[in-house]
Amino acid sequence: MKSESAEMLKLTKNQSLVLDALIIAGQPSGAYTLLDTLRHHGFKAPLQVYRALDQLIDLGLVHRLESLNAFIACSHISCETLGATAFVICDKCETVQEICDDTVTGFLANLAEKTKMKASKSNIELHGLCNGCANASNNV
Amino acid sequence: MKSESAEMLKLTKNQSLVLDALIIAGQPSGAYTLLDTLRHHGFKAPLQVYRALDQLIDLGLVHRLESLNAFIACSHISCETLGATAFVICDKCETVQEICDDTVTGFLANLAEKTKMKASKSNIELHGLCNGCANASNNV
DNA sequence: TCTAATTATGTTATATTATTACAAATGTCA
DNA sequence: TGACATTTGTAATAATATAACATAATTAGA
Repeated sequence: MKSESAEMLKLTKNQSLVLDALIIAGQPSGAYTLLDTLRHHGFKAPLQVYRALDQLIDLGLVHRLESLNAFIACSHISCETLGATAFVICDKCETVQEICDDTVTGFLANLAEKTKMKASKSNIELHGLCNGCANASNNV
Repeated sequence: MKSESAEMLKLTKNQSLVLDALIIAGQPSGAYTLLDTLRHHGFKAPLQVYRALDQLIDLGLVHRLESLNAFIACSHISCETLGATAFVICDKCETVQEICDDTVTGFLANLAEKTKMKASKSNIELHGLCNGCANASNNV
């Protein structure tokens, strides 16, 4: 059976395995969780996961959520926008919304200009409760 | 009953030591770097640093830079703005600019509204080269 | 095709960052 | 004082990430 994610892209075997695992997870996953998930595919060492993740991140197919030490598959076809993405994370159900629009790029451009920075990478994360989880909490 | 106002704050010994070390460092410092710095004050275990940091962060006197696993003293008197702060980090000289203005709070408010989130915490970090370091690189 | 260079992978060990668990000391206030 | 909460000390360990080195697979060029 052919990997759905490696079909169009020249991903290596390990990269495809890691990306598929992340897509199936559908939520932020730690490197060691991925390692356990992939043990039955022959993965034995953290480096196999970390190397694949590094490459997938470079390709814009995976993002790292710094505040969670976790990784998530890009929800866009391929996020080539230089990391100008905002992640909105529900701390209860762990769903992540990936926002990548003009307000984000505009905000970052303004921030870079204001601070006279030549920006290379950004990391925007907003934590809280999503609509569903906030309502559920109110009903307790 | 203690007042929680910033002027009335009384830090414990370890909290003061960690905060002073961070202020003197003037740049992002890791927990274990702080531990080494404070060994001659009797610090022996990571927990002494982490506990003080947790409390200082709650008080808004210290911020955590997620993408660096490092900590920095708040550059404002006391940052009570619920963490609505953007950190602009030069990857060469390690200086950090701490931006905490209407564009940041507005952006986050807009992001929360757009994603129907009840926000609790944010983390904005922009990496790159500051003006000085970018110019220095050009002259090499 | 062959060979050299590059890239990807495997494996062990170790480094770095952070927390758990429990005990002792200190401060607060009736 | 005595009871209680807070702070601190300490050892052990968990969780995250990288270094160093070896081998296999792939690619590029003569």
